[in-house]
Amino acid sequence: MKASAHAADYYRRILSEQAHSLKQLDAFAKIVLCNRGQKVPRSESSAGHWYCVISGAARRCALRTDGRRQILDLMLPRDFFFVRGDGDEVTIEAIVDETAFASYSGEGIEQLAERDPKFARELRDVAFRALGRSQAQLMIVGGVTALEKVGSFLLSLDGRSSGEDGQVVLPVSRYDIADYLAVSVETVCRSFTNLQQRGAIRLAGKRTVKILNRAALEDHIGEPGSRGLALSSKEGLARASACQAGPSYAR
Amino acid sequence: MKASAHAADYYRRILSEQAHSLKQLDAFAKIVLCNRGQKVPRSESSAGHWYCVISGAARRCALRTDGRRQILDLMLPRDFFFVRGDGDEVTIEAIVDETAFASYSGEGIEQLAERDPKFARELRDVAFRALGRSQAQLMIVGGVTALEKVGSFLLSLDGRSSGEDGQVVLPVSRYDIADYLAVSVETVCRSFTNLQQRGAIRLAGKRTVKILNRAALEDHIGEPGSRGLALSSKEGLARASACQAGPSYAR
DNA sequence: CGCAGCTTTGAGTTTGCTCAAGTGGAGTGG
DNA sequence: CCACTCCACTTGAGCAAACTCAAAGCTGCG
Repeated sequence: MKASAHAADYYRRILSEQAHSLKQLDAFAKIVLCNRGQKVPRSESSAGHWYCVISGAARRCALRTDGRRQILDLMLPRDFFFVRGDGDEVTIEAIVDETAFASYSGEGIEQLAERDPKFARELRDVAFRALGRSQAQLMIVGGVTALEKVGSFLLSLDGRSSGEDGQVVLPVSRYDIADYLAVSVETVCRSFTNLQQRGAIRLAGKRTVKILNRAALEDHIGEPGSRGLALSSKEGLARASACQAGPSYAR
Repeated sequence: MKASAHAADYYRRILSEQAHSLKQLDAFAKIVLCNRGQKVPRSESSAGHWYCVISGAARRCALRTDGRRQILDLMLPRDFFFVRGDGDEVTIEAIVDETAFASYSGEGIEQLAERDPKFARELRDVAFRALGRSQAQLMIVGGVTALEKVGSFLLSLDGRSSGEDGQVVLPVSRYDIADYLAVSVETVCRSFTNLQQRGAIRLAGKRTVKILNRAALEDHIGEPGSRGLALSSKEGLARASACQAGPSYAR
């Protein structure tokens, strides 16, 4: 699919109207369009490449030794991400058709950051936000039951997507959710069904979820008593409270 | 435990001899000592606080809604980490006695980054390294079997620790490993035992592991055929290869 | 229509979790 | 010095959850 100049202008205007982090880059942005499944090309230069999602969605994928795919990050509109130039084992792929990126060369970014400390600071913030996404995902993936993982995944999407609250439009397939949460597709399906049966969500179409009962999603899901407190956390809390004295400062 | 000026000087010298990322900060470093389980105090200022581990080890902990603990990051000597000032739901705790940190105020860091673009760049690199740690952990936690998780955890520790290759000294308890990998303690234990029986590792003392067979740890662990390729990955690969055309550039 | 991909459901097996008990070492106090 | 305690670690038994394999809807498109 060719990106017409018309489409480029269209997405450039959307970009300029978005309140993203690095507004002063808008003028330097190259618009890149990708269809579903297309890889965003890896940067040729060692300085890497920066992107901002304008519309659509993208995933950062890694391949495990056993052939399984792990989705390391899910990028939604206004999210920035960085692609290293050197051999990185990951690929970036568009998730939906006509996903639009704003693309910035690593060199350009570096030069601007060199000259403009304020911009450098914002760039740092962008990196922190990526770190925040990653640690949030770690919390989700670390969930005990699949119900818990899917539930918190939905909540995180609800928080990130710009649409109205409680109405989540999934930009991703069940397979993507499975590889994001590190569970099997069937388990994802069953979790959706189960959550609907419990009245926590309502599936309005395969890719649209209405959140009916937030508490049912965030609380330790399942009957009370099913899979109670783990020994590790009990121990962890005990250890933590056993050492209440603060650290010692020196000098 | 009080940090004597003597101890502070001792760790300050170690810091100055370490080839960490932000050498020019050494002069501004405050030395903080923590014993096992002690929390590193959260920053009072909104600019947050930066730390570098000089010796020992530390963990970034979050508490789940169900009371379970998730370790979001494991910081070893020469690792930098950032603690936000505003209400962050996480705590930083020392893992071993007499863990020494170099501490830098967020304001100081920001000011230096403002004046010195080269430093700002290194600071950015530090943030990227933290992001890399987080995504590496995501790969480990996303592993299918517990054997796989423990195996890749050991390999990652081996790669990060400065000691001789193949000889990993665990700075953490089994409980910490459990909460890092999001599995139960018992499972961690059984995995160690199992790996030893397979000849992949040798336990020389409870906290020292000799890696005997690297391939057995990194390959999809278990008998061939046990838990084969997941449908999701097969599909993922099919989808990926089905869209080989590159993205379209515009303008 | 019929294919292809995504989604859902079912059946059987395996893993990992929970509960429970027991080992071993370090530190304490008699 | 030894008994005792505490804590980290280990092992066993039973069960529930998730995985694999299999098959059947559903949807959109050529």
